[in-house]
Amino acid sequence: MAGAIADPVRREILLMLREERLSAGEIAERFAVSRPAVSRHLRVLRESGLVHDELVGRRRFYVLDTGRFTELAEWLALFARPSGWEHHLDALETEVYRTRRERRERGVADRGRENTA
Amino acid sequence: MAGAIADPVRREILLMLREERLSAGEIAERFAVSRPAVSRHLRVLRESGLVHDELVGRRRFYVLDTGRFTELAEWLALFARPSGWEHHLDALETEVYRTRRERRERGVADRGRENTA
DNA sequence: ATGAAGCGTAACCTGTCGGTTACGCGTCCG
DNA sequence: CGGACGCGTAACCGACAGGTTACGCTTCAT
Repeated sequence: MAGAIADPVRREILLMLREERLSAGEIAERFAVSRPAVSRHLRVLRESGLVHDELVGRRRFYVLDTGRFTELAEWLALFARPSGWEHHLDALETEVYRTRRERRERGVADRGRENTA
Repeated sequence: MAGAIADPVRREILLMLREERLSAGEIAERFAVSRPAVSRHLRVLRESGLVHDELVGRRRFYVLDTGRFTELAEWLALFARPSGWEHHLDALETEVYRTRRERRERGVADRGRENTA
């Protein structure tokens, strides 16, 4: 996963997906590089679990998966000093889990196969 | 900096340096790879500001620089939800700055000699 | 049914990365 | 002194990452 975040294009994609889910094309047109290149970046993000995709008709939307960020936070916490922020990062973790649960509840309904574009 | 953290050997080195400062040799002997290889990993870490070196006689000690971790934390905070942990990461930042100030006071003595070929 | 739209994949090329060995330079010790 | 020690750098090399173009498969629209 660390490798996935190392690339500036992929980091930018992750930032874009904070706001809303975006289709592969919508993402690609915001970069100077070719669409296939972006497509592969998306694959890397997908395989590292940082995003997942939702197929809608002939379009493929990408959605941020906040869960994996927890690991980064945990690693970061290893560098905390005793008096420091480990505690806060615990709270962070809890928050992320909550997020995940909420998403699940909000609808497994639209997990694939939506209709009409 | 993101690239510096992408490599597993470098991440391991950073973990090792949490406890205490270590000389290049001490670090190298804990890895299977050759000493020059480790030496270059150390250079990458140095140039990305994650560690700095302290020359003592013919030995070169490496020390963790916690300051740069703040950036990672800040980036991570960009993915926080409104209700979430941004607040906690602010606290984290404060903590890191304190660490930096302490180190500065403890001694800037041998800040020298970095990148001269 | 047919053409266009939206995406992923394959094949290919190039630059960068991580590893290795050989070497050079400053430092400690007898 | 002179040799051993500690460490960085240079030169070289195989592996891989990321970019490009060409292409194929679905899905929508007419």
